[in-house]
Amino acid sequence: MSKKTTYITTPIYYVNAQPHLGHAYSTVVADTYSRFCKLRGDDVRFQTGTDEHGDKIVEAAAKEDVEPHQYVDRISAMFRDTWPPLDIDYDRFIRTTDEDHVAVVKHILQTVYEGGDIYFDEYSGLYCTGCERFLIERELVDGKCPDHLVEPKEITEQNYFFRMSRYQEQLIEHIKNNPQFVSPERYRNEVLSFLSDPLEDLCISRPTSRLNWGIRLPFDDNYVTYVWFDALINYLTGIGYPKGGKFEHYWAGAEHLIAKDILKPHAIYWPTMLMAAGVPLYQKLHVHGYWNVDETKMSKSLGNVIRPSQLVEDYGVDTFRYFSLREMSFGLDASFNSTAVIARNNADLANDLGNLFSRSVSMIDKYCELVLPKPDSAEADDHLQKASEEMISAYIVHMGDFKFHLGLQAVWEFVGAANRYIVQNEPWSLAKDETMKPRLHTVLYNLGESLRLLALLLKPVMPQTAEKMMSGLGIDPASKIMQTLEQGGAWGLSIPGTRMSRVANLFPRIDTKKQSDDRKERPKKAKKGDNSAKKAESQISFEQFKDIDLRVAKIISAERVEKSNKLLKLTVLAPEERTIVSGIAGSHRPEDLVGEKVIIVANLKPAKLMGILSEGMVLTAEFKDGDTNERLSLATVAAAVEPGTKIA
RNA sequence: GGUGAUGUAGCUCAGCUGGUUAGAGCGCGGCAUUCAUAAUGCUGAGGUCGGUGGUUCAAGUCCACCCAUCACCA
Repeated sequence: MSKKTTYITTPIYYVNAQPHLGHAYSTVVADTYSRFCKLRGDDVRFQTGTDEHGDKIVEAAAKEDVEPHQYVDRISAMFRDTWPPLDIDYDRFIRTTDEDHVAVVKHILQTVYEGGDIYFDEYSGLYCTGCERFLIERELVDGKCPDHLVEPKEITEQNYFFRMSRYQEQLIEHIKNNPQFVSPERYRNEVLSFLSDPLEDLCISRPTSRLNWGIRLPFDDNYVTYVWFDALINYLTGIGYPKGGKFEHYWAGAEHLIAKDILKPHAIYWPTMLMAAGVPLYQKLHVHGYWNVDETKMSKSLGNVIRPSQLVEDYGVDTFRYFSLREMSFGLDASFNSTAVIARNNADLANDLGNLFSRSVSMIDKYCELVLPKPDSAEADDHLQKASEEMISAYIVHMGDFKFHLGLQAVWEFVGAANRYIVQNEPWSLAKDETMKPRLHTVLYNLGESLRLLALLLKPVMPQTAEKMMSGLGIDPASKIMQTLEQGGAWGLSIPGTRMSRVANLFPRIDTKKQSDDRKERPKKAKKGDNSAKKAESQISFEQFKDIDLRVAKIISAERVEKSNKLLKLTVLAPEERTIVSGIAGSHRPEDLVGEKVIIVANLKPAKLMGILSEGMVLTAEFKDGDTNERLSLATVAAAVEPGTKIA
């Protein structure tokens, strides 16, 4: 009964943007780890959710002309709906607007306040009334706010501060004594290097006069708590802090997973908060890198946002999950593009694994009427069994260490061994010789057993594929040998005589035509005289067309760009908010544009025009007005069409 | 501007505390094979390890400077 507990969390995602690849990656990793831990026999709890307070939310809601609570309900639901198609099996989806969370935040604030680690202080800074926030010196352009072009006012504000500095030494000690506390190591070093400078105290409140959308401080009704102090506590709320039997049980095995952009809050604010609140620190913080999409960084404000639903549609869940875990060395950045996904799908999944499965089942069908044969006990094939054992031990170490790419590499080494085993033994030759039957049966049994072990180990990574494999092997997914590594992770547990069945190919190959098209598209270092690429220019393939993300965008504000007589700065919803600079000032007055629904190219590489970052382009048609005046007509759509609708 | 990281085969990357002919996967060429999703197996070609200078009997691996990219901080 002394099961190890594991409590794995994703960050709670801020609802000022829709779910994208980065969110999907974090969540898939956490889900895989959670399933892996179950396979390992742990008592696991897995939590994800949404972060819903703060001024950015108020702004976003105002732009859509809805109340903050309506806005967060909508976006939070989008996140919740994103996970089932990705086979994310969480135990709780927490929202910072949940009642129990609000209560826990207040409880912690009160505790820390009473402990003397929250103090009231005033500070002054440069405040821009337009932005409704303090600006830092370096944000100013010619002493003015770049957005509102006014000089910010020096004002004094009073706020509550968390005495983070008090715990600095204690935290440094902890990190030094617990090498696993932050990993991979590069991030641990980054934290330590940050801690080598004195920590400043953390401002944790906002006056309600400035921000009302938040949790009231229990000891001062004129303030709400701000950002991190609210958000981080979700990890406690979700398992029943402060009372409830589950809290201590799961908290003892707490591991957080984050992307590198929120390292500081999780590695510094959060542990010091826990110290101040008298709660033991979490066990581990796992930090991952970014996906670069087509050479640019994933960013919610840029046009290259990839929707998780699109990924499932394009490649299938399991291919996406496998790719995410296999392609990225955990902790480092990696590139995401369709060529790479397709390559992984075709090489690793279709050719290696899918084909191994297909050819093995097919031979058992052909030579043994689809019944798993009994191996000849005199025939041992040590090396295949040994390879499986090596796979399992490497898998356990690496998966447990968040080195998923290495774990999967170990699995595929075994897939290769099994494919080699077939070639070496040539079951089709054995089948021709009646005296070789025992040998044939041994070989086929060993293949069946190899596939069973593969299904077991792939359950955390590709749940659906594992199910399909079990179904083909005739194994009940609920059977003991498929639940944990302890029960099923040994060679020889498949039962001879098991009736198998033919199932569809695990992974159809994805047509590689697109890959070759891509190559033609970028003849980067094409030699002179090589004009093969030119010929294709006049026509484009459907795939090329598909790469262009055309969408409906609603213009919510428009203004002239200073010192330019052609450019307008547009703010549009598509459906996320973005800025587009467009050369239509000659034909359109800004005030006429607000409310218009236009067509934009949403995945155009962002470019700076007159110092403004333009994230897309508005489509227009050119025509002549009278004799010579060139005019532009906007490509618009019917008013009923929702912003963000794709055009194809 | 400061700090740190990265720069290795066409592509994506391994190479720990310096030590024989620098590795893997994909892609590409050749051969074998037919059980299989034209899949698999074997095999081959491809690298002055960002540049320059230095330490050393010996450097992709250490040091200095430079270039490029990136991250964090100001």
